[in-house]
Amino acid sequence: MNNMRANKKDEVSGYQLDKFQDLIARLFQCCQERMQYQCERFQLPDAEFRCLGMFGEERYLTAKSIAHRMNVVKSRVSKIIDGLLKKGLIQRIKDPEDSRVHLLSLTPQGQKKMNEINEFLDEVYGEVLSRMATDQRRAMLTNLDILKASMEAVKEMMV
Amino acid sequence: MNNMRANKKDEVSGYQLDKFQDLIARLFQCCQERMQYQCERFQLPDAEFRCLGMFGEERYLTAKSIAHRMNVVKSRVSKIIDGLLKKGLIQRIKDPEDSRVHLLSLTPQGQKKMNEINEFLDEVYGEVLSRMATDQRRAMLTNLDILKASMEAVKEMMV
DNA sequence: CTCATATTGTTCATAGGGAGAACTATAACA
DNA sequence: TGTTATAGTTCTCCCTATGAACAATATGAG
Repeated sequence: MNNMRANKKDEVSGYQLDKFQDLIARLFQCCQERMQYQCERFQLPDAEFRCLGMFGEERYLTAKSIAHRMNVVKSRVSKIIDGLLKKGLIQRIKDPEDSRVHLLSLTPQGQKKMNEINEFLDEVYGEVLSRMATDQRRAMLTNLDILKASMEAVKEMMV
Repeated sequence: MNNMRANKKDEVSGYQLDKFQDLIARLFQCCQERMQYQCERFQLPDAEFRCLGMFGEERYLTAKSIAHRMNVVKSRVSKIIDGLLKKGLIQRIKDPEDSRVHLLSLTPQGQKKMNEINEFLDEVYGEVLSRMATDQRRAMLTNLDILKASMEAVKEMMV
């Protein structure tokens, strides 16, 4: 009797659903506001900011690879790169093996800016985490990981 | 010896910090992609979509109140409302008590669209939650709530 | 070697997102 | 009856993003 729907997934209460939607919306809001704050603080438009951040992972990037990583079209990347070049944060050299491609890398000034940014990010995220007790923090991260997995799985369904 | 820094908050390991930053970035990404998917699916620009959603909470809205809720300047709201009016999703009447203000409300068509949207949202969020066991889900929501509180507290510091 | 094809990147047109200033119309108060 | 405040609209400007057309270089087939 009790498990007439036992073959279905565990049931989600309406309360949980509402609560969850609200939580996600608020977290999303926080992230967006932090982005905006960052952009103002470091005097960079959002796209240039995100682009700059990718040079931490690899020394040289090309327009094509940036387009791929940022999930935007190449013409968009042209403009972003323009902005960063004009600000003196990245530099461009020709690829010696293929003169169609430009290799992009941080200038010393860009490197310095990235260090400042990373310092700021560590500070902000660290502050968030430090507001929880050690055990709490560990539990939260574990649960967040589970949530991430679940959301990414559902994301795949929405194409 | 061990607690030389006992007066400081519990320490956050570098590993936790990296992990956390990555998790947040990915969750944020998921939310953004879902937004984009929604907009395409319901044939609405993002801003109009978000605006429409606010009519669930109150029957009548004004440009001013929308500007406040959406955290956007009133000229922007004018354009958003224009779009929704043109699509026949909302309607406008003069406030009988103050002829400067326009009262905005959903048309039947707009109501129908909102129902579809809410159905979709419940489905998506429900799917995410249903991928966890009941206990897991409860724990995750609790932890998410704690995270939200922490992030909102830190947000206040960034003004 | 040369011509067709593919790839990298730029420019331009178009459209949405958002801020701010100038302006209109209506209220409200002195 | 004038100020002064408030609600909206319009205009200009900038950022984000796409797609199409176009340049220059690479590459592979004949």
